[in-house]
Formats: sequence, structure tokens, C-alpha cells
Amino acid sequence: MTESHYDVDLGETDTLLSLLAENLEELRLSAGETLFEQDDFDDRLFVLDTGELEVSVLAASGRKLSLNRLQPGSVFGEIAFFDPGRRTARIKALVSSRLRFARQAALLEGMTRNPKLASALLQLAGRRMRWMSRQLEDQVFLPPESRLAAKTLHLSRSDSEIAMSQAQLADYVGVTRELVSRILSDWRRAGLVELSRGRIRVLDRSGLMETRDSEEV
Amino acid sequence: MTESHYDVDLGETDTLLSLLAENLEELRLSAGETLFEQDDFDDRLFVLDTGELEVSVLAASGRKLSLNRLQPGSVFGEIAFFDPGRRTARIKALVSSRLRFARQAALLEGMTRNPKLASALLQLAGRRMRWMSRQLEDQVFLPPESRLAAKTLHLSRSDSEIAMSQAQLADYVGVTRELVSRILSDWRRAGLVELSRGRIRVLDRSGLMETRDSEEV
DNA sequence: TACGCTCTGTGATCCTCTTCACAGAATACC
DNA sequence: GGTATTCTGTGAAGAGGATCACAGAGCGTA
Repeated sequence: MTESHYDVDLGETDTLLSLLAENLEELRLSAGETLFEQDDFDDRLFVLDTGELEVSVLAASGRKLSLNRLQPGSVFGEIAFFDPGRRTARIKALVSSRLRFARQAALLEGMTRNPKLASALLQLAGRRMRWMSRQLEDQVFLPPESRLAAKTLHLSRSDSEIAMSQAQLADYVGVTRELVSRILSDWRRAGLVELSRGRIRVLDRSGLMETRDSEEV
Repeated sequence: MTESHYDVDLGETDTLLSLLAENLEELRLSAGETLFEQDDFDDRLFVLDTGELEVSVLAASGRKLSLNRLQPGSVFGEIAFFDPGRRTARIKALVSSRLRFARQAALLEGMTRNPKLASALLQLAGRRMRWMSRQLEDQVFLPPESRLAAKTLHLSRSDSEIAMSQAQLADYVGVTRELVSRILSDWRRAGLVELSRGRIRVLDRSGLMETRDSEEV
């Protein structure tokens, strides 16, 4: 199984961005600031220009599942934009970030003038659904070690070093901090990664891919 | 937590259907027939007119997760329609069924003529994403008994009797047949359901709702 | 430099679900 | 009607994570 099968590409948004451009307003977030909470009412569609954002969902119990880290160029917030209602996730700035956004009314109007915008948005929706579908499959079918391998590979796709505590990583995988620690220690002993406080350096990507694929339940 | 919070409504498709109507071709499936397999290439968008279909995803190991049973009026197949590529799930007819479908090219053309069609499709996408988001949350945050309660309530929403073996139900919840059997037996002893071979009759919906909500991890 | 906080590693125990096994009941089919 | 098949219920054993507990290491900061 190739890596691209796992990394659904949400980055080819140039066409979409140029189509959106005229409808966008600007916005800045400082590090740690929350853009919106799960269950907020808000129908804006966003584009991240600079910085990094975290997408997460929260259980009533307070438990948190981190879904993704958004990089510049990402378009997000489609669910409540396409189907007005509550937000299904929380978006929080990991660092100071600059974004732009469009309101629903503006875009509906833009779509009537330019049908290409509509089909670009539909394709965006299709890609996001593919990505969500894979998240669900992974969560159901992959054991914790494979999920951890998948997330580690994903998070290190642009840089072999991941700046994240093991506790944060555990929130991505949906397991306890202790289990992440044990698995990472095994990987360190196997020469797959190098560990230090708050950092994981990936040494052997293909080894991790094997780990990810070899243990399907 | 209300039940409607759980049952994302995908049924309000009258507007969409009337907009689609002119672009549709007909199709029939006999009981047990597969419309398409996961990973097939196919870019059609479907509407179910009569019958019942099962949506499921399969792991490489052969394990299966059932996602939904589609009822007449349901529109489905959006992912590969909006973002051409492989199917993310398998669709199989549970009984003899009649459906209609549109090809991507036909609809893109239809959208340029009628912008309302585009926004109806976007809303459909938004609703489907909401539904997927909830599936993922439930899978991660709810323990097996709560998930079973949620699925049982969902499957019995139009008829208090569910015609399904415990093994099939287990495929919906993502646990073993034995665990489903044990939980259902507990529920029977508590007066929540009535059990017979291949059937589950729900006696106490609010009791099941409590079960669903009371055990979040 | 000393103190305090956060992060990491790991043992021990508990708990839940899976796996395996099997028996009895219901249904389908000769 | 009798036999085979499928479904259900349940016990017993096993595995894999969660939880609890704690110690040491790294880092910020007073």
C-alpha cells in the first residue's frame, strides 16, 4: 500500500483559491487562540495562509481526539458552510496564523456567476469525505500500533522531525499516553525513530510503513 | 441529548430530486446483488426509489464494517461523484431494488444551467460529512454498549422491530457477535428489548437512549 | 544554581473484549 | 418428518489496553 493512498491530497486548491479570491476577508489568530468551538454556529469557509491550526473533536467527557494539523493552503470549515448549523470540530491556532474567509451568502452569489466555483467546491467536499472515510476505517480496522505509525508518517511528511509531546500524539491516535510511550520505545529499540523530549525524529519511513500495514485486525 | 442529534436527516431530498430528475437513468438490482465494490472506479450519483441497500466498508483482512441501510429516497454515491476516483464503500441490495442514477458529466452541465442544483448538492455533501463526523466520534468515544444502543435506535427508527441477526448487528457496531449477544441478553433481562431468532424488538426507546448516553468513555 | 513543572519510561494490576468451545433452538430443505 | 444449517446463549481462558503509581530526566525560571 502506497503512502499517497493514505495522504489524501487536500492541497491542490489553486483553482479554488483563485475562484474564491474576490470574496475573501482577512483574519488573524495569535498562538493558542481558538477560531471556533465544536457546536458553535458559524457558516464561514476558511483558507489558511500562514501558520498552523489544529482540528480536534471533543467528547462530552472532556476527552479529545485530534484529527489533523492544517498547513498553509488548506481550505477548511466546509461542513457548516455547506450545511449551515453547528461546527463539528474545534479549530485552534498552534502558532500565530493568518487566514481569509468567505461567508456563505457571498459564495452562493459567486457560484451563480461562475459555475466552475461550484464544481471546485464539490470536489473539495468529495476529497474531504474521502479523508473522513479513511479516518473512520483506520479507527475501526487498525490496531493502535498501526494507527500510531500512520499518524507518525502523516505528521512527518514534510519534515522528519515531529515537534509534539507523546501526550499530544496520543490524542491523535485515540489511546493513552503510556501506550504511545511503550510503542515509541519499541520503535527506538528497533531503530525506526529517535526520541527526545517533545520531539520524534523518523529514521526509517519504510519500516514504519510496514508496521502500519502489517497488523490489520 | 436528543435522538435527532444522532439521526442526521438525509431525507429532505425533494428539492434535489426534482432538480436531478431530468438527468436520471434507471437501474434495477435483485436481492443480494452488488451495485459496486469498494475501490471500483465509478462516478455515478444514485437515488434509491424502492428496496433497501446496505453500505459497508471492508478491511484487507476481510473484516467488514456496516455503515448504514439506505431507504427509499436516499441519495448516495457522492464521494466518487464529486471527486472522481475509487469508491470508498460497497453497496449491496438487501432486497430487490429500483434506483436511478446520474453521470457526472450530465450533472456538471445541469449545474451551469441551474445554480440551485449546485447548492442542493453542496448541502447534501455537508449533511453527509456531518453524518460521517458523528460516525467517527461515536466509534472513538463511545464504548460498545453505547454504540450498540445508538445503532439499535437508528435501525428501529421507523419500525420497532429490526430484522437482523446478531452477527449482522455486530458488523454495524464493530464488535464480535458474542459481545452483541451478551449485551442484548442483558437488555432483555432489563426489559429493554424482546429477542427472537433474527429479530430484535425494541420495547423501551428511552431506556436505550439512557444506555447510549450514560457510558461515554 | 536551585526549584518546580512537564515530559518520559516502565512496572503492576485491573478490566474489557476477543477467542474458543459447545449446546440447544429455530429454520430451511430434502 | 428428518437432517443439515444457521442462529443464539454462555462459560472459560487469553490478550491487549487502561489505569495507577512512581522515578528520573529535561527545561524554564526565580
